[in-house]
Amino acid sequence: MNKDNNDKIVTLSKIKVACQNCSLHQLCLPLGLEGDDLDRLEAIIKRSHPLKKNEIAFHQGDKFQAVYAIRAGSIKTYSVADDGSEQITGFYLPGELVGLDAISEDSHPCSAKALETTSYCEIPFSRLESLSSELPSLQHQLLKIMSKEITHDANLLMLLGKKTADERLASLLLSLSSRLSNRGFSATEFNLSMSRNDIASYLGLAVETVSRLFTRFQEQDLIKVDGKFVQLLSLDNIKSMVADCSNNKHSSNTPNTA
Amino acid sequence: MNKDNNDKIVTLSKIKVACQNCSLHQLCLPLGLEGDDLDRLEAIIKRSHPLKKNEIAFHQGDKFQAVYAIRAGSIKTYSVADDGSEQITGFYLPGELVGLDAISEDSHPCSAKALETTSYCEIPFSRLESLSSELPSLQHQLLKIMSKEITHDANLLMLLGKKTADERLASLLLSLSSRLSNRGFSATEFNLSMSRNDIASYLGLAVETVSRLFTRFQEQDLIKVDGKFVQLLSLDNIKSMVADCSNNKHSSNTPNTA
DNA sequence: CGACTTTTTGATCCGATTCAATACGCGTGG
DNA sequence: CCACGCGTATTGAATCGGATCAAAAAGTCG
Repeated sequence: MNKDNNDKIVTLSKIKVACQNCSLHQLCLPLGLEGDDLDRLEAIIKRSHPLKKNEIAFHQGDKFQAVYAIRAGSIKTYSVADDGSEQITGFYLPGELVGLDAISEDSHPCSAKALETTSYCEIPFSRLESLSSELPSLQHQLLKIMSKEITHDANLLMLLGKKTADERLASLLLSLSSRLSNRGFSATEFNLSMSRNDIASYLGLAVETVSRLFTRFQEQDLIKVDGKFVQLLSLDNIKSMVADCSNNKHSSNTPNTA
Repeated sequence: MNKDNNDKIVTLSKIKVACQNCSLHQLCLPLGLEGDDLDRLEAIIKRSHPLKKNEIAFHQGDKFQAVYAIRAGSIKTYSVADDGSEQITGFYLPGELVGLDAISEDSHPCSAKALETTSYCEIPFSRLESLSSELPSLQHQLLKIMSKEITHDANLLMLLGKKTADERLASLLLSLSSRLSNRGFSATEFNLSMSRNDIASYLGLAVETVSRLFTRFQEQDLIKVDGKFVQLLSLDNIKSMVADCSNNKHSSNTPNTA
């Protein structure tokens, strides 16, 4: 377990400083781990070559081997229907973990493709799992990340279920903004690494609608767009669009709150 | 940790046979656990009084203490917006685990209310977590359940994002059908414990639309409805409604699959 | 039985899709 | 360097699905 994958795994001495020096180390898995524990986590991580744009990290249906922590760049996950159309299921940014949805079936329910040049850490799941048994804080962190993904999905559900096109795009922009700013990037200007088509698929809208929305948001001085580069001119106004969302479009349910 | 909650926990001798005799025991958490391990899991579980219809298991915002395994009945989870309207986030059936989304924030992001008389097991999370560290198969099972929830949400996302009203209702019916049949109930006829309003909220539709759909499905001989009781007359036809879903409404994305 | 809630049915309206066409961006090769 | 072609993005006009408004019908429960 040392010699046979020397070509893929960096040697231990090199690894030693990797996670600790990684700008993500407090955002990524190791949160709460220290010294020795961190070393042990690092020891199981493979650092592969960066993916170039449009390269695939894993395919839908692939056996589940590892989860992927993004260090730089971004990835989209999508599943392909019988007819060949892609349904985007998520965008993943630096510091985020891709592939956790594969645990239940032991195979990936979606494919993951790089939206730009993307470097990542590959974490063999079986080892992560056994290490988690030994390190309660790691186990907790893992459960927490998964739980967060559930919450995130639930929010998105709400979003797609009953929000207008405006609210959907606003939500996406805010989500990207807050996730990027958590990682130390600007909260108000960034590049959209995904295409309009990807955004449309993700938000459950037609491409034309997305395009019109960008235009209109700009007219309303909410944002400034130049191709893939966007600036959020008024975070507050954008937030208020989303906040006002659930305000009566769908009548209240069973108001008999016991 | 024995005396102080004697009132809530049944005594050990009574517990002893509970999970093992429970019809859910292979569907619920203990999957893969045996003998001694199962005893240890059972020992941490509280069996509370059944909830009556409209009673609450936990409120949105409550500190996260436990997850809830449904033994009989059903529960809906929902979050309430500022304006007081309920957004249904899920329906939970026997054998399913409610509350896992609370891990990340350490508080419940939604409330859980009984849709009918519902009995359940309350599993203190901190103990479940520490027990998981000791029992790798339990840890795996837990991760698996969470992963499944992520996958489920992702599917639903797809559903709400871009499916027609027909497809949404068909999906819900099929989901209920397969989940119920997994638990040994009929796959083709069952009672909807939730109101049309709940269904509408969950599916992101107006109540009127849901009502019309039931009517139309019946006209098309897909189902037979009598109030809350439904019979699925042709599972195949209903399935085909959903299968044909992604067939071109939204154009394919970035077809350059590297 | 009568008040109230839930469900159904009907008519109208609006947002988002669809269809269609044009403009932009970008890499390739002449 | 510019012309060409192809994918991506934008813009316009017409259509349609589902929401909304309104009201009747069917359950539910004290």
